[in-house]
Amino acid sequence: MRKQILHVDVNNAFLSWTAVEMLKNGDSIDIREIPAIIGGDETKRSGIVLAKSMKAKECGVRTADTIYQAKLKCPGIKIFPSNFSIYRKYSDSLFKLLSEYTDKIERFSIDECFLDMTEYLMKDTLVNKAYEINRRVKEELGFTVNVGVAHNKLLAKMASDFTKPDRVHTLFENEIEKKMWSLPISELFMLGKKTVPKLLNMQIRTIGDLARANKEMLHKKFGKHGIMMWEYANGIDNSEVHYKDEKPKGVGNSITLPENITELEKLEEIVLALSEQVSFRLRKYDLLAKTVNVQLRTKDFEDTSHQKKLPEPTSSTKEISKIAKELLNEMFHKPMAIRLVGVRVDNLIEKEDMQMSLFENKDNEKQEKLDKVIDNLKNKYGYNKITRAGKMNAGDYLKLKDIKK
DNA sequence: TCTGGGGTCCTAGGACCC
DNA sequence: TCTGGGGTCCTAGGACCC
Repeated sequence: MRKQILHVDVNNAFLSWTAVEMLKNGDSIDIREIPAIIGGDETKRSGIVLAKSMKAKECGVRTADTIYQAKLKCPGIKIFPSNFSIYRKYSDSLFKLLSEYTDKIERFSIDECFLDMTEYLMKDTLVNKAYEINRRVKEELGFTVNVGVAHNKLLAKMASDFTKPDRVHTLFENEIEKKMWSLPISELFMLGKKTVPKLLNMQIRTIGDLARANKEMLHKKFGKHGIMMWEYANGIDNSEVHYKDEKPKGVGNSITLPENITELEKLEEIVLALSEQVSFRLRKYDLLAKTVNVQLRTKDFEDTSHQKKLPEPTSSTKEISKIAKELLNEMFHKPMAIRLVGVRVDNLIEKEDMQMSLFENKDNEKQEKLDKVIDNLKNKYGYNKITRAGKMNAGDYLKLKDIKK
């Protein structure tokens, strides 16, 4: 049976949500109506545009521009800081509304959902449902969405990306040629800034050119990615809407430092603080990690990473920070000037699957109890209020950051 | 003037084993 | 003494997404 898929995409999500929140708090200006952006903090060297209003877009401001560029393009532009707890709140409210339509709903990102409506249409049509969702979100939640209507996820996502804001678009098989093939290849999902120039070199300029290109040739040149881009260009996508609550495959935190750091001792403290954050999040999911990874970015934007497989899966702060510190020592050498430090864990498994062997070791049991006590305090009094001795300095770097915990 | 943070997936090469 | 493939695991790095 043919799938009935909707893709719901919030228009200028971070900016719209900030606008709604400001209006709710009695602010008289709707920042969606003026040149405005949501941006990072230049003084913390994270000054890029995360979201923009239509008026800012008209000035040529693009997502991921530096704040400096945005100001040049649009003098007098208003800049507002990001606030992920607000975004989470509005994202949840959207998800709740959409859940009235189907259980088969996938949260693709903080501002995008896929809905599999195949078994939930009864007498109504998919397009009618799309318009209803579009209207209800606007009326009940105060922000606008684009809704893409199609028979698979890829086409629904491409459709929701057509003209914005506040629109419903269909992209059925018989519309692919008319609506999608004339678009430049850069518009195709999963074609980014490295692949596009290569295709242009091959005289492949539009999605239609790509659809008509030789599949085997693309396979030889781009591997699996080549097959995928050919299928996408032809509107082929058999993937399912992943509606079950899935746990993450990796957990990581990273930070761009307020200034470059050249001393190993300072980096060690930051790695420790990041390890603590990562393992805290890992334990919240009841997962254990088999791999620890440390990433460094130099002042010249050169990235390196080292990783290490653990003898036993763990979520212990002590274990993870120990390995992370070793990895840092492996990678760091003078005279490096470090701009960004990251710690992440991968190859995650369910804690309950390991319960037995975990408790054969008394030391593990002791560590787990200690972590639990600290986690409970952090949950009760706030993450930053509780610090382990010896990493107060590193904590200062992280404390101010509005990052996911 | 600079250039975020959190993810997923893929590839290539080396080590090691049969 | 020199020569194979195939398979698996691990690591570093890259591409892409929002």
